[in-house]
This record gives sequence, structure tokens and C-alpha cells, in this order.
Amino acid sequence: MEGARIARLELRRKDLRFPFPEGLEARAAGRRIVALGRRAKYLLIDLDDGTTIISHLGMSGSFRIETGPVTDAPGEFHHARSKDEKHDHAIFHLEGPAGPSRVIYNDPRRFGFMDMAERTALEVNPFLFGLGPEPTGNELSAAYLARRFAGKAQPLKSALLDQKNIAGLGNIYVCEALWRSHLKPTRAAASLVTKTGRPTQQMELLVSSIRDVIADAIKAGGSSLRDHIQTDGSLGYFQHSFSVYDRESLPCRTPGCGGTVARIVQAGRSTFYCPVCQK
DNA sequence: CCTTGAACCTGGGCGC
DNA sequence: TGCGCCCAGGTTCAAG
Repeated sequence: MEGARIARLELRRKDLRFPFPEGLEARAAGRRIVALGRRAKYLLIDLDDGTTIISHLGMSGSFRIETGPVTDAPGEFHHARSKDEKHDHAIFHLEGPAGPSRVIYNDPRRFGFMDMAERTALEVNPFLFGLGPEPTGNELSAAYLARRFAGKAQPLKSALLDQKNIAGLGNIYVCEALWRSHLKPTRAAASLVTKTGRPTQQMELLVSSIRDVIADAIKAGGSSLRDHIQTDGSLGYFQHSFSVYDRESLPCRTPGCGGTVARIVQAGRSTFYCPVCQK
């Protein structure tokens, strides 16, 4: 996709969760993609005119890539548009050195959305403004989190899910990171900060667990659930290595623990944890 | 300020 | 077989 020219951006409906921004198709047409980036859970597509397309997959969105000319043969198969295909909402028709290809945005539940902004004004885009540091970079540290969590009675789970504290952690990875660091999700965020505002030992452990969870998930190819798939159509398989997420009533996987995974609801989201080894 | 809850949307799974 | 209900994912916004 990088380096390719967008022959046409085809929007097959006027909105996802929000309307597509005014003039998106016209702005994208004929432009070259100079870079692909990511911030938190937003995909950033940099065009050669200084525009950046901002795309979020929501909960059920995915991109898939098709190469070669369109094989939309007329005739008997035309009526048989697959269930999946009807949720193809945006199609980037690309022209690259290797010929035509398409990058297709599919989103059955339409919780995703797209926006566009001038690259020079990205930080003030409403979706990107105020996001915390990436969990994979040096900016995330125990000392930083201690500053953010000091004095907060908010449950640890909710604080970690807050994108203003750390950008890009979702429900699954927060549950997994807390389990790895043996921390109870209902603890106050401030309980990992000393009276003098320094991170506790447990905070250090939490930060390294967050890094490890993300690294392991990337290595394993992502966490797509159920019908949610990879760009090549295969299922992400990190879901097979969840330690607590979606394991209610199953044995805790901490060696020698013997506990049973519980499910509670915090701020309207499911939290899975082991009441025995997470304290 | 902090915290919770509803809304957005669809399809899969389950109980009857 | 089908209907109705609940649930999942992420983010914003309104209300307590």
C-alpha cells in the first residue's frame, strides 16, 4: 500500500459510525500514499498532498487486501454476494508497480470510522488529542504511570483502559496484563504509588507485563475473535493464548494457583481475573 | 472534579 | 425452526 497511488476511493455508504468526512473521496483520488502509521488504535494513511486519513476499526472492522484486476464477473455468481462482502464499506483502489490492487475496509458492526486531517494539525484532531503514550515506547514508564495514578481512587482496570493514560490498550490486554502482574483489577490506581509519589515494585511489574502482553500478541498475530480476521483472511491466534480473558469458570493458569477465573463488570466492561492469585 | 452508564450496530449463541 | 434476549468489541457524550 505504501508508495501506491489511490486511483479511486470507493465509499459504498455515507457513514460508518459517523459520516465519512466531506470530500474524502475527492481528496484521496489520484494521491500517492507516502507512509502508513499508527497512533493508539488509529491507522494513519499519509497522502502526498499533506492530508492524513485517520481510520479506526472499531470493534469488528478489518482491512483485507486483494491483488490483481477486479474479478467481479457478471452472471451467475453476481447475486451471490457473500455475507462478508455486504459489509465492505470502503475500497481503496490502488495502482502500484505490480499492478492494481484493492485494500478493503470491512466492518459488520460499523463501530469504526474514518476522518481526515492536515498532517501538520494531527495532534489537535479530536480523536487523537490528549492520547497517552504508546505502551511499546520509552515514554511509558513506572514513574510516568505513578504520576498519572497518584491520588486516584479509580479502579486499576479502568485507569489502564483510559486512553489518556496509555494509548492503545483494550479490554483484553488490560485483563491479561493485570493477570500477569498478579494485580486485582478492582484495586485503586493510587495503590501502586507510594506516599512520596513514586511507583511501587508492583507498578514496575505492571509496566513490564503490559509491554510483554503487547509484544506477545503482536508475535502471535493479533487477537481477532470469532469471525474477525487477518488481512490474509486467517484468524489471529493470540486468542488461543489468553490466560484469563474469556475464561470464566476455568482454572487459573498461574502455576500452582488452583484458583478459578471470575468475571465481573467494571464501567460496563467485562473483567476477567483470578480472585486467588491477583491481589 | 470523578465515575458510571447509555448510545452506537450487528451477528452469534443460547434458552425456550 | 424461530423468536427474543444477551453479549462482545471501542469511544464519546450525558448524567449522577
